[in-house]
Amino acid sequence: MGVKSDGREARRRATLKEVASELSVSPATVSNAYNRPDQLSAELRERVFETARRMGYTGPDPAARSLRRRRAGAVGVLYTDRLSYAFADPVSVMFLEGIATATEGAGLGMLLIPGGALRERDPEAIGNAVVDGFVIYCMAENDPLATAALDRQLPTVLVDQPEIGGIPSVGIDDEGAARAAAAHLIELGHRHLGVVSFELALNAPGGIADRRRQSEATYRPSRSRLKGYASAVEDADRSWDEVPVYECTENAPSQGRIAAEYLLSREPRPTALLCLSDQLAVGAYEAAREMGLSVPEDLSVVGFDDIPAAARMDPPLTTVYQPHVEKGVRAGELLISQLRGEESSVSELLPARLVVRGSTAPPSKS
Amino acid sequence: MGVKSDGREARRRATLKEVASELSVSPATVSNAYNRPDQLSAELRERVFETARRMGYTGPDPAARSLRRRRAGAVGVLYTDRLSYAFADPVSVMFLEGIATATEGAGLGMLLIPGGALRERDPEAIGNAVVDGFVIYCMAENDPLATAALDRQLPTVLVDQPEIGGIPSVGIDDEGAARAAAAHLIELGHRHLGVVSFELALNAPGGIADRRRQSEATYRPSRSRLKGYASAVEDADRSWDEVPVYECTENAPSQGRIAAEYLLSREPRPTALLCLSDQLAVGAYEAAREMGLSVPEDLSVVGFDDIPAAARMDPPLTTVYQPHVEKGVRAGELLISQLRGEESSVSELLPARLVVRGSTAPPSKS
DNA sequence: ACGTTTTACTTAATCGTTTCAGAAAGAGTA
DNA sequence: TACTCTTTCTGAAACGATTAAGTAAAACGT
Repeated sequence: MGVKSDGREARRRATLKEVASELSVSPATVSNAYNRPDQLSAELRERVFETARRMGYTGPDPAARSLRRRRAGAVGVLYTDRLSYAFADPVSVMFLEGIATATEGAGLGMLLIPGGALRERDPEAIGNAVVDGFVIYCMAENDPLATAALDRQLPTVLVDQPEIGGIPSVGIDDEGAARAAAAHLIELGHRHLGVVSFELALNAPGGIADRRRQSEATYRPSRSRLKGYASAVEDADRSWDEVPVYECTENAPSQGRIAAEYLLSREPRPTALLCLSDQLAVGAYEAAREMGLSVPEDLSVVGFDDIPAAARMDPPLTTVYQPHVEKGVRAGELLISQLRGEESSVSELLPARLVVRGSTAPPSKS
Repeated sequence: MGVKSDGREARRRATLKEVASELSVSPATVSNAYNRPDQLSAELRERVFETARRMGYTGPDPAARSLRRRRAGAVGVLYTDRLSYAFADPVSVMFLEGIATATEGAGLGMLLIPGGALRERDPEAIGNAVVDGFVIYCMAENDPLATAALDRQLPTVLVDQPEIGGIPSVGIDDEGAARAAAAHLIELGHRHLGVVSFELALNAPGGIADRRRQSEATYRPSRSRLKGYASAVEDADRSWDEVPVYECTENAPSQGRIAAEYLLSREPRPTALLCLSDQLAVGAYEAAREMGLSVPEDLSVVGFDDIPAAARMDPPLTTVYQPHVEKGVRAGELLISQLRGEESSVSELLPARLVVRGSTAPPSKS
């Protein structure tokens, strides 16, 4: 209360050593005042703090401390897209929430590392990150950022990615879940399907993705989900090649709408749309409404993710549930247990399941 | 491609100096290989990298680098609640999105610092944060975390808080906006209002908050909004003391519902509810439905924040718009300009305005 | 052939802590 | 008194880099 100096001095911040010499004690003692109160008398400790305050010493420098202690007290989180997109997508927000829950419990900070945009300087950002480990969330396998993080050789957890060299990972059975979704439509009697996909690889061109592009997809969830759809179709003795897959440039309702508009204006018109995310399904609803088609009478729509909004859509969206928050929690826990030196289980598959709601029905006989 | 060693060696990571001596060059040269390619021959640089790879050197240690360079390449973000809550609330997510946009553009990481839960160890987390500055988001003024951050004396930006000692801040005119909201209801003819408030101070007890507690509120937005409501009421020559203010323990729909149920079962029953956030308004809708009251015929509801979901509610929610994302962007920009050494403008008020939608109407004559 | 730039490195001084292994002095014990 | 503990503090070596200033040799211009 009532700081005397006006702070205008702008002189270099005092250091621990200076505080020590001001008090004519050893630096070790000052350090102990902050880190091990039991190592010095309460009286001296108080004097240390007071002198520190007077000299404008704000406590041990975190960088120096991290260097010396060899730990950072934070984990790095890598996200495919630009960070700002991550917050716009409910799915990644829930995932981050999960990580936060875990790291918070361990007193660790979460360092979100800028992705996307300027591909150039990115690896540098990774190299500069003062962290004890990484969570890599849904990066394309060959993403330079992911590579840079892996190169740091820190404890790491992969999410929604195939294991790489024994690095623990968490994910869901995308393929199985997608198969269930497609099988559900086929069972209802749909013969003309369409797929609204998000990016299959970096810099998606947008538009119909042929089989080759599908199998070359670098994003594992995309690839697996398409594979799941395909196998359900083929299990029903139908050809996957007849099912158009539209690749959006971005995972957002606006893109889903464009995709759906395109697919619905093809002949034969699909009676059902499989969307790789609920965000895209929202766009599909919009397109349907725009074209005067009603869901589910004229068009069935299936999403993926089961974001909270899905159940509140009109009609409620049939989709694939997956535990996003839990996924983050597990990723965090796996990383933390590695930090503790426990070599942990290598791979974890969380449950996912089809949730049938009001957006799917048998096709009308027209 | 084809790493030979199986990584099991677990021997101490090589250092820059070791790489240097392996190559019989000076450490400076190895450092330059990473930081200033133009300072050595391309050929030697290549050899440095190759040797580094062979020796398992993964590049300059970020902590050491931060220490020497005296910058961290990241900004710290402090949030009132537990981090995991931040992600559950659309308002803070949008705000974080804004910060991300700004920091990302500057190539800075965002370090989210664990708040809430274990009040004990928190200040330590702050002291350990390797960051160049802080954004303090809506902390109570006396929050120990905020204090700890301020104590670091780094460039800082305050959000939704009154300025403290010339520290730049960004916010909105909460009081004015709240006044407009209340005035709107009064103009419509409502005479019995109720207020659903979120926490006024740390560890909210829940329940009716008397005038004293209202004015002692440590969260500035809460205090200002209540003040705004009060002044509109008093401008209409009515007594603010007659308006019950229910303080929720948490800013979540479930709590808003409890509050609204309580308020609506009092006599005289309020014909309109002023909610300090849209999240709480969602709860108010639920309570109304539960009690067989329809909005806006039997009950008018006004929110605060204008989250995207507000416009999609049924009926669409009358609320106060404020630019959450923009707020984050400006906070980020203000911080970044401080980091650049530009002593920036001291305080910034972003626009907010009442958005009248379908949830407000004149009271029925009953 | 001589002075000047350039290129390619090196030297050595930090950056600000933490922590291990004592040491001096007082307290307790036999 | 001689001894072992405690308590309280000190010395000094890391931790792993960056960078300003300097040097020796090569390249250049005339």
